[in-house]
Parts: sequence; C-alpha cells; structure tokens
Amino acid sequence: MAEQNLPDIQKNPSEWYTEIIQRAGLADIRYGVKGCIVFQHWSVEAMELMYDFLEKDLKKRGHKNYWFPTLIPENYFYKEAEHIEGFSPEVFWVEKAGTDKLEERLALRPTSETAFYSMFALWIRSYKDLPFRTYQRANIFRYESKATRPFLRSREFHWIETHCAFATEEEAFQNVLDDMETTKKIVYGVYGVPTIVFERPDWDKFAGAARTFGADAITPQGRVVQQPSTHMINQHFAGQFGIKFVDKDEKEKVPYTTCYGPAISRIFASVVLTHGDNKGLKFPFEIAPKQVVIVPILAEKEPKVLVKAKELAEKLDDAGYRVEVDTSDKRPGEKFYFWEMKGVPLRIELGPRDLTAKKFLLFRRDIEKKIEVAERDLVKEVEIQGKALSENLKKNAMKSFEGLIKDVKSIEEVKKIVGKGIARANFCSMKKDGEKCAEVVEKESGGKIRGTRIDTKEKTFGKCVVCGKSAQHVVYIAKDY
RNA sequence: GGGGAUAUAGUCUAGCCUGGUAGGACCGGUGCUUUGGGAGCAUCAAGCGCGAGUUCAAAUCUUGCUAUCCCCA
Repeated sequence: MAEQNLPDIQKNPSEWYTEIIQRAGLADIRYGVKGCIVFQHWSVEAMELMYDFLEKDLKKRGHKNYWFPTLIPENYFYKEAEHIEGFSPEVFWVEKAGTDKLEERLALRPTSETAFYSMFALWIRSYKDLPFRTYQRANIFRYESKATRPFLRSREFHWIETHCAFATEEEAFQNVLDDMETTKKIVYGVYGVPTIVFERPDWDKFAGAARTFGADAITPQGRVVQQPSTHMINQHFAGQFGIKFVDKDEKEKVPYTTCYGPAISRIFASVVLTHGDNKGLKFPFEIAPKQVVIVPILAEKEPKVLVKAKELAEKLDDAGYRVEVDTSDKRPGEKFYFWEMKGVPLRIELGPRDLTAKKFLLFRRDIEKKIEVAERDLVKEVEIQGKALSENLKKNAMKSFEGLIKDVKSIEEVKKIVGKGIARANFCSMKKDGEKCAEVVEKESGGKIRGTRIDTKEKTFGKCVVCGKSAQHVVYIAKDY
C-alpha cells in the first residue's frame, strides 16, 4: 500500500481538510510563526486565477488598481473612533527599526481604509473626480486570538480590498449592490461556491461602518464561512480624513465611501470544502491549476505514445488550456489516484492501442466516467467536458446549499439545526434592542444571527423565536468558522 | 478570553514510567524487473522543536520558550 485513503469527508471533515491541504500541496503549516502558513504552488496557481476573474470584473466596473504600503502610521487609525476600537486588539505594531525605537508606531495593515482615505483627501477635489473607485490585491495582518486554520482564518491572509467614494448615498448604495452582483457572478458563477448575502445586524457591523453586508457560504457539514463583505461607510471616515469635494452647486461636500473585501485565501477554503470528496479536491475547470493531465501508458516500450501525448498537449496548449503530460516513472494507476486527489478536472489516458485507432480515453473527475474520444475531437471535447464539469459542480453545490436551510419556529428547533445547517427564523429586531435575543441564541445554540436577506423581502411566519414578541424580520442563524 | 493535550528522520510512530548504542514503517536516492486503476526485490541516506537545570551520563527527570491540535465562552 503506497498511499492511504483520505479521512471520510462527511464523518471527519476536520481531519479531511487538514490532510488534503498537505497531500495536495496547498500549504505547509510548519513555517513556525503562529497563524502564518506557506502557500504552496498548487493553491497559489488557483488563487492567482481566482484573483484574475475578480479583478477583471472590478476593472470593468471602473475600479483602478493601486499598491499601497503595508505600513500604516498609528495616527491614521485614531481618526475614526469606532474603527480603532474594533481593530486595535488585532493589530501587529512595528515599534522598532534597526536599533531605533520609532517615534510613531506603524501598523501592519489589518485593512486599508485609513491608508486609502489619507490619500483620497489629497486626490479628490471636485464632483468631476467622483465616483472614485480603487482596489488593491494585498496581504493583510490580523492578530487573531481564535484558533487559526489554514486558509479559513490565519494571521496573514490575501485579499482584494476596494475603496470607493461617491457624491451621494444613493450612488454609494448602488455600488454596494454591484459588489454583491460581482460576488454572485464570480464566487458562484466561476468558483462554484454558493452564498447568500445578508445585511448584518447593528451589533455585528464592520468597525466604523453604517451598514454591513456579508456573503455567507456554507460547508457541506453545515457551518457558515463569511465570504466577501461590503460596507456602507457613509461619511464616517471621510469627515475625519478631510475628504471633501466641490459639487456642481459650488458647495463643499463630504463624499460617501464604501469598501468591499473578498478574501481570496478564504474563498479558496470554500472551494476546497464545497467541491471536495473522499478522493480529494475538485477544481472548477476555469480555476484549475492544470485543467487536463495526460497519462501516457507503456511509454518506455512504445516511444510513439509519448510523442503522441506531447502532440496532444501542444494542441491543447495552443488552444489556451493548462495541460501537463505526466512523465514521472510512477505506474499509471498511481498517477490516476494522484491527479484525482489534486482535483484536475480532466485526464487523458493514452496507450499503444489508441495510436492506431486514433482515439483516447477522457476521464471526468466529477462524474468519474471515462469517455472514448476521437483524436480529431480533442479540443472540442475538452471544451465541452470542461464546461459540463463546472456546471455540474455548481449545480451540486447549490443543491446541497439549499438543503441545509431549514425553517424553525422555536429555540429548541434552532438548537437542533445549528451546527448542521442554517436555521431560518423569525426575529424581533436588527437594531440594538435585538442584541439581547441574539445573545440568548448564541448561548443556547452556539449560532449567530447572520442577518436578513437583501435579495428578497421575506415575510415573517411567526413570533420572535426568543422573546416571543412580534417579529419584524426573518433571519438566518448558523455556527460560523 | 478560559481549559486540556502534544512535540522523536520529509511523514506516521516505538522507546520515556524505571536515565546508559534511538527501533520500525512510509516517503526519498540508486540498480534491476514492472506499466490500461495505488508494483516487487536489493541497497543507500535521513531524526530526539529550541534553551537552561539536575546527573559521571538526558529522547527519558525539572523548568522556561516556541509551535501545533482539541474542547468551552
């Protein structure tokens, strides 16, 4: 027995996750700084592709990209009171440089609002500069006190953050809605990870925001993972940072800002958890580090096999696909298991008997079926099966996602669902006065109020599950990572 | 934030209680035989997390640090 099977993903999701990260070469956790991991090439390739899809969409919406410094001076943080209050326990501070103690401490950015806004104040002068849309791809640092997990929660992680400014609140809110559209289009449409966007309750907002919206994904075992969140900052920061513009009416005004933060490394965790099975990873075709792997059989005795394999690879490469010929000296069976574990969508098996017949076998990772394909149909068939695989992954993910949401009418039912899925419940209030009930929910069930949906207005179907007062909202309750 | 546990080769692990040459398996290198679903034989290489203490002698006892895992809030 050369390789052992993976732990069962349903019975032992936690072990499965730890194990696949090592086996597939996604990350190495042995670096030696708590909460920091080495991202290895198999995950980096996928995340680079994921970045590209998101950035392309942001650029299309008019965002320009920037690279801001990693260091942020302390005084920037103190300009917005709620912001520093919320973030200060999580900030890494640089206090020394060489042997000198710094006069002012520098933060390793935990998020970059303050950095961007300090420059917005210099760059934005007139209504003609608005809307002003920016983003950066960056690594950020948060001193997490909770248990860290590779990709899901680490002390350094990789994301995109957008920072935008608008003349009016309406425009700013439209941008927030557009952010959510981007999430739906890319995170579900391309990565195949379903999410629901919730407006978070008042007690669970981003530090310094007026309104916070978070897209929640869920693991097949029923715990939610917060994915891109987007915030209506309104004029909270702009005032403190002195961002002003002269409007058409010649009056000086303060713009409305928004920010959006899709964490690529965290979304990657959802890709792994959403599509994975007992054989390993399954990548959607578009973000697979390798889309096709070719396994030549009997290549040493029959050199023509390798020649043909390389020819096929060349054709696919020319057509724009990411392809690899596995020339390692492992036996074919082991190669099959290996690439399935790595999540490669399609595999071509090519042996001596295929040469004369001018055909090959095409294996699809998602349905685990081998299809006989004529050599001349190579590119066409790869395109068809690649698309079909992605669609199938999406469909399955959505089905299991929807199956995890259950309506509940009492706190006992909440307790039964939370941990295994999302409870949909009636709830009294999303303002401060609802927080007490939220605390009861968390204490009793371990679940948090994720918020109210914003894509549809939902009718309540009973009284508040906690206090029994009339419910104003339908909320979703779940345990999170 | 609170509690519990662990650290031996790249990986998994024996040895620790009762101090005295660190043993095995996998992975890896080499050679031969193999190749359409996880190959076999031979051979080689590689290790006690870091630091302090006790001792003639520490993987083993004491202690500090670092990192990892689990549970609770």
